[in-house]
Amino acid sequence: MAVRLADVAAAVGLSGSTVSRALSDPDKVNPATRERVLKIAQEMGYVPNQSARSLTAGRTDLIGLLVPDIANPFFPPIIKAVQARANDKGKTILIADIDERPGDELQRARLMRKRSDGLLIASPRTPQDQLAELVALQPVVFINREVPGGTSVIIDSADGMDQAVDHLAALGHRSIAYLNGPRRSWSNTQRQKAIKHACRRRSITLHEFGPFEPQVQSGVHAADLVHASEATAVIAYDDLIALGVIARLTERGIRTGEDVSVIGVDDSPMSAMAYPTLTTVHVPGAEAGSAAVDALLALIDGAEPGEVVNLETRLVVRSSTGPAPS
Amino acid sequence: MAVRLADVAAAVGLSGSTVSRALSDPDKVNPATRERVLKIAQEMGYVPNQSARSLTAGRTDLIGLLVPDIANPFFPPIIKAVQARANDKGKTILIADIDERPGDELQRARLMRKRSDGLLIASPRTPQDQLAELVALQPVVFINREVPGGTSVIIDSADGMDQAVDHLAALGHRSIAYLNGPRRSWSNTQRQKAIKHACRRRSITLHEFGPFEPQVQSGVHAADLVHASEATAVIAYDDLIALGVIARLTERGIRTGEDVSVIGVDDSPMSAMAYPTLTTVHVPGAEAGSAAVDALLALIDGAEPGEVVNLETRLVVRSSTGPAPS
DNA sequence: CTGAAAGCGCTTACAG
DNA sequence: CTGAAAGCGCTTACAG
Repeated sequence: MAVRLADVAAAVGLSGSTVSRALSDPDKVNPATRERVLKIAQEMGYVPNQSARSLTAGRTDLIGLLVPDIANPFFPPIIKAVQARANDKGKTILIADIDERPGDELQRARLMRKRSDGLLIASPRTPQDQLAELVALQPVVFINREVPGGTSVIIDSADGMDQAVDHLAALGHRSIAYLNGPRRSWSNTQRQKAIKHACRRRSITLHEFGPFEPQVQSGVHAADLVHASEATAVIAYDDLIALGVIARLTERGIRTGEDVSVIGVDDSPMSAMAYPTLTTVHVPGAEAGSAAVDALLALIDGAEPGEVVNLETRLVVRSSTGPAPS
Repeated sequence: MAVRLADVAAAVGLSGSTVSRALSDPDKVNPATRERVLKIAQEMGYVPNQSARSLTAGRTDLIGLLVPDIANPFFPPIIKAVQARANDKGKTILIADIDERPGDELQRARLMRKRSDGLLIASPRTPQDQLAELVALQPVVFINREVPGGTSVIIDSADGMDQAVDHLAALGHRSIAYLNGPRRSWSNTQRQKAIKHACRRRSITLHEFGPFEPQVQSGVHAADLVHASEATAVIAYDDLIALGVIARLTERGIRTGEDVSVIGVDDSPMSAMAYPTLTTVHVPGAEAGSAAVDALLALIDGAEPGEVVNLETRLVVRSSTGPAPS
């Protein structure tokens, strides 16, 4: 097999204890000794066995990350940021894709938990009544959902939604539509509430449609409903739905940004490359990912669960919104 | 701490050996005994310590996956498929994002290798002269690049490119442009070669532009170059570049699919939601991911390195291509 | 600063 | 079919 600690010890003519210390706790060893050990270990191509190290140290330096669907463009930026932050901290990421099957989430979380020092669960889909079992898998940090008793990094839609309504109001829109996301989505509840509030405050008429699945196809469907209503602007649950709306309007010869204004949520890469480019609420997925890693490491180090990190959203204005038609 | 094997053994009144066997090698134990052990282990909430198991078993049941950039839409389908396949086989995925820094790839690969039973490296960016060091990290499977001496799952662009040129030829195009991807990209070399060959065979004039980075912005730039040439159709290195071309053409009032035909490569989700929808060469990323996991498991089980799995591509015709303008 | 020894929690020949 | 014992490769009090 590979070179072991004992092989290095024999080669240097020291005990395993000293070699171990030279490698993992350099301050406890004579500098000269340390140099020799390091040099020879290097020459021999010594690589510590992680399983043995984990067994004695009681930790794996592994972090589990669960996401509902890697292919959903909302998640890659989160995954990427989590990975980067964890790497900086000397941790490695285990990844699990739930493939949008809420029933699998808890079981996959249990499996991941026993291989890692803690869990990051992005947009958990587990129903309310089983949430406690997820929280019990401490240390755990939830991303994009506030979970009772659990540590969460959430993204506050209120600000962004408020800005979106404000933007439309300034453009003269008096009647707008909101396309709801999935019924059980925590984010949708937040967004719906914020938008209702914002419209009421400005005496804007709000028409609601949905629930819709977060897919382009849903937007294609929704576009016709919206166009049949009196709304001159539409805010969609997410960019995918918004892009579907635009595609369908364009197909029907209705000009987005002139005849109808459209706003999405997520600021996913596609929103900048659509035609016309999509006005959307920027959701800081990457920041959420980094913050979640930090919160998890704090938990692993003994912090009390329950902290809620709240990130803000903001409107990014592009070409899909314009003055209300007169 | 948690319940250990010894605790379960004490509770059942059996030796640790028997409990161990009942759990991991049920056939070697009396059925009745097995039942008792399983029942009690379950009741006590016993979960085997993976580090200890790995240390004795000599394997981690972990597979490392390296990707150049999780946020690049080409990779999520691969990651998703790898994860799904690995999960089916009882393996868990460690993920690393190289963030498009070729120089980091080898080092990250080494780190991942010592935590896992084997490596999957998607679209390796490591330069030719260091490739051997990557191959030395056996068991390793490369996805989307053929590496001397290594096991690879590659995607053969030739077929798809041939179909693309065929499609354009049938539409009456006699002069087409190819937008090259990054200079050192293995895929680009393959695609360029295939397209040259296909054009020569049909006596079609080929204009080459680039190299370009695989980004929308590159396409925006390229669009003007193409339009200034005599080409009536353009094949881009990937969908991102193709989408940039379309966006710019639309902006300039040039109708895609009528004045100019555009073809991408990847068949990424965006290609179906662009306007007009993008004709593109479907690249079977998910199939590649599954095949790579299978190849890696075979290597881990002792197969000889060097196998090359070749997957085919095919053209998906949408609305961005049409008859050549007369 | 260094070494001998025990221990982390499992698995696996080897006996019986 | 079951048990005692050794061992996987490290780390860490405990002595010196």
